[in-house]
Amino acid sequence: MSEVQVGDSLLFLTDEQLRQGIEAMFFAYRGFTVAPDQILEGTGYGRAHHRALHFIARAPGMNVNRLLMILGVTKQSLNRVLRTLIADGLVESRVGRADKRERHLYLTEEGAALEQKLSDAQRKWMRDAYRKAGPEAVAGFRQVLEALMDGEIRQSHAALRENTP
Amino acid sequence: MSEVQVGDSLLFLTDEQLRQGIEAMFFAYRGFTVAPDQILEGTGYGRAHHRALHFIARAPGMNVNRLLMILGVTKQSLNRVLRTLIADGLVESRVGRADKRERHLYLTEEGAALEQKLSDAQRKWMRDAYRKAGPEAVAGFRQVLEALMDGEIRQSHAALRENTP
DNA sequence: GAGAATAAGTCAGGCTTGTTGACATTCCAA
DNA sequence: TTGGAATGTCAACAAGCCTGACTTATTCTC
Repeated sequence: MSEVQVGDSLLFLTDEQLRQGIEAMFFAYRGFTVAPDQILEGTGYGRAHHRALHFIARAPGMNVNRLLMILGVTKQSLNRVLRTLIADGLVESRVGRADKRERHLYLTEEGAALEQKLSDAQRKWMRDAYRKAGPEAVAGFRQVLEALMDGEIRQSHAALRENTP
Repeated sequence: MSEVQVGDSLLFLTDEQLRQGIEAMFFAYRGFTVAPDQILEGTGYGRAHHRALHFIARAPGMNVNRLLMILGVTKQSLNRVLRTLIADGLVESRVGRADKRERHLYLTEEGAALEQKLSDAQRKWMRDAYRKAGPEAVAGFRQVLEALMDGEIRQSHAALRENTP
């Protein structure tokens, strides 16, 4: 497996190296989604549901609009997903106290259980990769990923880190 | 690999670190597809077409079956994409000389032009990220991506590297 | 040479995820 | 208080992928 030669500061920017990086990203992302997809298979849910559960778990009480921005989809698309999750009792939607237009989202016990299961599987995958690659590689990995996010997306990401209720 | 302090070597495997890695991967992949998607907008083509063009450009003369394995989709799905690309004159399908059952795929000039345009945009994106992160980070990035690919996917990836016509 | 296996293409039907458009409710500021 | 903005919902439709069943042409095997 052709690794980028650290010593050579030019080689890592050749078109060929870039192309390999692009392809690696494509394949890795595919591998990345295998485990959760398998768990969801047959449940009637898909990746969209997984993503919603993930971010609601990450920031409970988040309103729909914020989740919308993070996920980068239209509200109609998200709404369909939320509707089924709410109907199935995985997510609870509470009317905002300060602003009654807002709906704040929480996982129910059942929702939290599924999210945990999905999260565990994906983390295991990630952990194995991190173990193989080692701490220094992981640091580099994170650096490049951060750089790969464009301004808007980075904002979503940053917004998530702040623990705003 | 290299010696890092014990404290750090554990920290990079915490659930929180893993979760951040997972989210970074999600956001980065989204940023990653923005540029090509914008180019394709309004052309009637989508990511599926982009992927097909990419890999045909990468390994001209590839037959349908191999492309199928690389992309990891069903032949019906790929066929719809190829049909339009061929009908529009972006891809050429030639009957195999050794085995006449096979169809070998090539980009036409027009197809190569579009692929180049898409590829340039995506490479630019990648190059900027690589520049920001630096060669060592890129090396780590690649190592983790390799580890993230599961067996099957890595095979697709490896098969692609061999320049088998 | 006959029959099984392989490569590719097709048709039908379904699912998930995304989109646009229209609409109800709530808040806020002029 | 009224009009505009924000928040969320519902309906209809498209893209893209999937499975299953089938056809055609060619190659391999006995």
